Amino acid sequence: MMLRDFAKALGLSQTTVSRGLNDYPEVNPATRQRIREAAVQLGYRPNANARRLAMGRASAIGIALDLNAEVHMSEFMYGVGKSLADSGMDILVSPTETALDELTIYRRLAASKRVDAVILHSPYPNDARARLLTDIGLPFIVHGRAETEAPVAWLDIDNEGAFRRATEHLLDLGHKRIAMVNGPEGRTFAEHRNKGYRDALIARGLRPDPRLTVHGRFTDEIGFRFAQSLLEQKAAPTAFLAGSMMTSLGVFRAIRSAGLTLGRDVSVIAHDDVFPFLNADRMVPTMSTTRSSIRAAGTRIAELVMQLLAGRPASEIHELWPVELVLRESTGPAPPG
Amino acid sequence: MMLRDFAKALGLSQTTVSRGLNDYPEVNPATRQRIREAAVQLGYRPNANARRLAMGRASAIGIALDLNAEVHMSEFMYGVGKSLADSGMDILVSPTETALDELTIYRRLAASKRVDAVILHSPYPNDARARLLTDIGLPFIVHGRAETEAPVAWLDIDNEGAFRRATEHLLDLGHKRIAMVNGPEGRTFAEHRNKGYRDALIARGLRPDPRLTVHGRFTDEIGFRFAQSLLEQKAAPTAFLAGSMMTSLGVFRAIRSAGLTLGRDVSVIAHDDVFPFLNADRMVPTMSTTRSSIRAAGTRIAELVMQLLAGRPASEIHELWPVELVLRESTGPAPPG
DNA sequence: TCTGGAATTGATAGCGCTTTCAACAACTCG
DNA sequence: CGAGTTGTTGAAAGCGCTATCAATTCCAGA
Repeated sequence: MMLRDFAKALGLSQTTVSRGLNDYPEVNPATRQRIREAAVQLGYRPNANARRLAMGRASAIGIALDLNAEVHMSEFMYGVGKSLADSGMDILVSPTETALDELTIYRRLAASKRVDAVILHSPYPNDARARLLTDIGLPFIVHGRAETEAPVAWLDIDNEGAFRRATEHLLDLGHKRIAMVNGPEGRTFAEHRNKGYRDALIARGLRPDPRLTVHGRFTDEIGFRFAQSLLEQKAAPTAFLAGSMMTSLGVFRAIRSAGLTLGRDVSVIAHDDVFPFLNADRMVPTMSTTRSSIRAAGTRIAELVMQLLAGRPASEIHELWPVELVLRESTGPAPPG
Repeated sequence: MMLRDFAKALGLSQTTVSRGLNDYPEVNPATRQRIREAAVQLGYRPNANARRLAMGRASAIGIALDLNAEVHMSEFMYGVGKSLADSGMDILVSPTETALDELTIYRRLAASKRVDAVILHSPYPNDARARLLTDIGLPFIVHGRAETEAPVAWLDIDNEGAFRRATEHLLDLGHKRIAMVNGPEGRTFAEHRNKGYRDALIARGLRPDPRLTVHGRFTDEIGFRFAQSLLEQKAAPTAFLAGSMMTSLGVFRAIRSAGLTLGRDVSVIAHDDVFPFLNADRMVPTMSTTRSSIRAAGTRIAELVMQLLAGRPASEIHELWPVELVLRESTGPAPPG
């Protein structure tokens, strides 16, 4: 069933039917009603590709699926999809391994007009991908923050504030040696977290010890190894900040396997992106976290993309989301001594 | 730059250029060469939507992103994408919460011709989605197995064999009470695992104890709670099978928090889909697993989809992958007593 | 009763490709 | 040397929509 048949069945011209389905104001309300109902009745849906060609729009947004951030990406995409579903926009996913890959992908997507916009993730402060997208004129929005010449649309969470507060809280509890399992080095969000952490220490007259910080991917393993190596030293840290729930699980294990008790001998605050499969609130002991739903971010970013495509200037699209500090059982006063 | 301009720049007709780029045999090799080079040079790429309309193909395959299996899906999609990237096929992702959602999504995708085929995940033995897809004639391939009237293309791993062997191995080690944290009830793969587990027990004259099995989503939490409740009982199990690495982490924690030692007091074998962020081989102690890369499955399924679309009958597309049993430190002889 | 304008609806020309069908040049063979 | 091939290229007709511009109907106002 295509437009021609459908229009014929209704005794109307293709033009009127098309207008009826696309909310053109000039069509008679009664006619529109009739068209709407018939479409449902007969199961007519316009051919998406014909539509895209005629309108010169791809009706799709692109997301690069980074191998290094998969867990986060699927939850994020879920959020994006939820808000895009009704607008007829599709989500097009391309896998990447390296940032270089990603440049090629964006070039391809742009040249063949497969997407109207893309969402850029885990940017670097000076991001080559952002520069490319600006150059080739493919609209995009950054999940995170990048500093570019041209104005860029972005949505980010307050990583710096979150880690500053988390650090301050641990300091308030009397902890002096606080370690941090940060994310991949160089990414803006990791740098922001670093800053929050360091600033909090310095504000209390403590000098950040580089040996207490490690950068890396968000894996269980990295948390375990780092925590284990620190805990067996003389001046072991009494508290840890973890960049993700995954790394916190590793820290968790290291604490246990050192015969220590989480929340008493050692405190941990992890950043929680709110994954359905890893619930900080239901762990034992429950985990203190800095919390911000990555899915909610996806949902909002999808809305912002639509605004961007509707003509809202990128320079106006900036959102910095506050991050909650949720205190649970994994944090407690520093042990005496 | 579009075909018209590009052809003009080359002094050729659009026809010849199109043929040159699409591997038509009748075009002169020298001409093709020239076209190819110029395309790279001038950065010409055909408009994907015009192409799709003209060819009557969507050049995309659809994947429903199930909220309940996100972690697995992203890794799987990565595999799919890797093998689809060169063929010009896109991956279109739609989020779903329920199987009902999914039916609506497939109807939409089919009616508006957005995808040429879809990949169906975690099927039930008698799957409504598979029936719908057959009815509306949208080609699909099942990741897992569904029993339908019409022949269906599928790729599955040998869940039954994997869990049978894992159970047998634990029995060989002297374990008598073996618990299992299975996946969501009703799904084919969970049933297959159940069968493998039960058959192995029965073959040794042991009666499966329903209290030693739990079904549920693959979360850390479910593993922890179930293992914890069992371990504090009198006749506690001395071994666990876990349906995923996520649940095994929970079991892991429960064992530790009960003051027991993994691999000595209690053995664990987990199913490992080979996630980059959770490496069985680098855990401490290292984890014995039934292993099968879900990413590799994605890559292969993408190839099979292409074959299906090329006309290979669905009835011929069946692949059952063996699953490795990898023994590491988390398994050991049953403790005496 | 006639007219100008508002309210609706249609006919048709693209959107940028692919693909038939036709055309032409270059050979082969009797 | 002419007819039949083979090899290579073009012209033009869609693909199924949207959007421009023209046509029609219906009324209010003169």
